[in-house]
Amino acid sequence: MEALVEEIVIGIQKDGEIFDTQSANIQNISGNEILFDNSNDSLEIIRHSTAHLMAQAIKILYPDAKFFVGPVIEDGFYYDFRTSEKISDTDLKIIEKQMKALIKKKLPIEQYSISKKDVLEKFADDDLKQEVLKRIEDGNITIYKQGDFEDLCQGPHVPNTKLLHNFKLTRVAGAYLGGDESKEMLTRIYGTAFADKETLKEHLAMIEEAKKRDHRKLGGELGLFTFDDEIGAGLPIWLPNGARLRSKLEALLFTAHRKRGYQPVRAPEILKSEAWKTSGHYQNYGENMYFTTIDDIEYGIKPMNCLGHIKVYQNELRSYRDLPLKFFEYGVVHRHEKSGVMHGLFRVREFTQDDAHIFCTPDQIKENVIEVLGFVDDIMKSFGFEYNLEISTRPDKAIGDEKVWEIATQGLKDALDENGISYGIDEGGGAFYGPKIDIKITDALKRKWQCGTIQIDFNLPERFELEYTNENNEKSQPVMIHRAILGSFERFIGILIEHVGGEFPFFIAPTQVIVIPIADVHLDYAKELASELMMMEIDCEVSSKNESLNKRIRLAEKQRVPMILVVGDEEIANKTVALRDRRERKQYNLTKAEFYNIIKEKMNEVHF
RNA sequence: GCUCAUAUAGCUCAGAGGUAGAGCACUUCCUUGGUAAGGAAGAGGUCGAGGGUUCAAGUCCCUCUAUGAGCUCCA
Repeated sequence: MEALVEEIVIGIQKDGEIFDTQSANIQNISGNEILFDNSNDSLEIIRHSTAHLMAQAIKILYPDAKFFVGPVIEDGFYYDFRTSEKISDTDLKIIEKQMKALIKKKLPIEQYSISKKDVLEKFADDDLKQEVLKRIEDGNITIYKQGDFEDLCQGPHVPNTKLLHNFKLTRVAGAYLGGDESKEMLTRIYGTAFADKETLKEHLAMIEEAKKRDHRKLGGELGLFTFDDEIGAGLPIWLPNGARLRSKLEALLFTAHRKRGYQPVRAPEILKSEAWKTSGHYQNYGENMYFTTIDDIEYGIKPMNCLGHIKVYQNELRSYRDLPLKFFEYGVVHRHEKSGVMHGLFRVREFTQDDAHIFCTPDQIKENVIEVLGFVDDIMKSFGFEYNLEISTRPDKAIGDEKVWEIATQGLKDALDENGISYGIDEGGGAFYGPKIDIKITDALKRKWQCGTIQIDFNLPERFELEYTNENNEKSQPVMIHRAILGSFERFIGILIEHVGGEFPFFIAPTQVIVIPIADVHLDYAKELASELMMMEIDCEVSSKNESLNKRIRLAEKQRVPMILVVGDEEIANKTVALRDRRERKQYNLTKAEFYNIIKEKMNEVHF
């Protein structure tokens, strides 16, 4: 990073804690200096101060504004507040202008502390401050003051508003007080700030890049999928290009499962409600399920695939020699998500899971979890995804014995620990029937998405009284491992679209090759190439529209077809192709045989 | 589910109470081109749905549906 004009100390770092210069001076703290730059510690201070600066500006523009909290978040900050006036996106510019004016005033940011009792009195007429104070322990409370503006705050802050030039208010939204759905909704303004203009610009450019890659936009442009008001929210319609892409993924994954000893199975979409009562879904997940009643019998449309696979297990008497049994299905599930949460393919009401259930003995859990993690790794590598793992423990709304939960959770941790795999922990984030390992993908823009999941379940085997005969000819209860690797085709493909910006790798691109004959007389040769490619199971199109050559190349490029073949007199005479490789941004003249070899190699590169 | 916003041609968007518009896409014709937009003509809309205000509503009001930004919740 470019050196900043001058080195300014804005804080002290001691024992992992950040103190601003105000606190450090008062409390006489010494430690590592935090310089005014784009380090995490420094940005924490800058952003926190920018949030306060925004509050100060809001207070000037909207004198009745009352403020709740204004924390620093991953890539910026926000402040929650209440005013009688409605604030819209266009008002952000006005607030920014006011902030700039305050920066010009070069206001010192000062700190003092008073007792909680005094603060309660000081802000007696401010109900939001009272809410904040409820959440703060007794004792002395610090107040920061800049100009006429005062806010109770732990800090840290920069010493002067003049340091806060490089910020941007990004959006205005609503947020519940304290994140509690039952409480009032406050106005929230998000913004971001950096130490210098260039880094701010880069950050804003990245947001723009993310918008360009938005899978909802690309999904339309590339003819992958659509939604329709008349069909319903959260119910994706796969268009030909999207369906081709998806079917390739399904085919590759099918083989990958077979190689690993999984058996394909298939069970109904609707199951009697009695079955969901046995499983506990009716009681615990019913609010998210769709139901239908026919001939006085209520059926539940499946939100998960477990029950079908349990019935497959129960179809025969099982021996310990059979275990582990692995059943998999591309299971279509329906979940009634709340109306406000649908988001392109990332969050839908009907989706297909690459779901499998492994039935095994308790002491086979570890090896099977490890094997699934290997499967995950193979797939993620093939698509160039980085990912990390997170263990989710028992939630409040859980069924089953607490001790059993403990054993299962420990089993997951052991599997990871013994193989030296690092992971995070999400306390209370488990499914209602068992703890899980979530697989979170990091995409090209460093965003994280939850996809695959591995869940241990002692509960359903108990409820359905599953059994196998052990080596002593006694009945034992198997364990179920629920697992999905992509999670759902919908979400995974949505993420893949954004990860590659619509430029799918050759092996999965909906249209892999497009042949462009220069003139009508070259059409037969183009068709001959296309049919040969189709025989090789390559999705191929001939661009025979009555448009100029340039136009047809442009269209193929815009559709992000990986390989464009231009053929004319020369190619016909020599039995060659002129290949324009969009992924490598290069052009080649190749014989047909050479080209087909390249294609075969590319297809052979993929294996998971 | 909640808050705010949005909904006009297949797509992207103009149209601030008085006869529905543009570009791209589509159809037809001309053009037969060597690596990112050749030319001309044509067709296409109960202005998301329903109700209300008004002499008159795409435009103002209400309800619903869908979408977007968030909150809360999840693959």
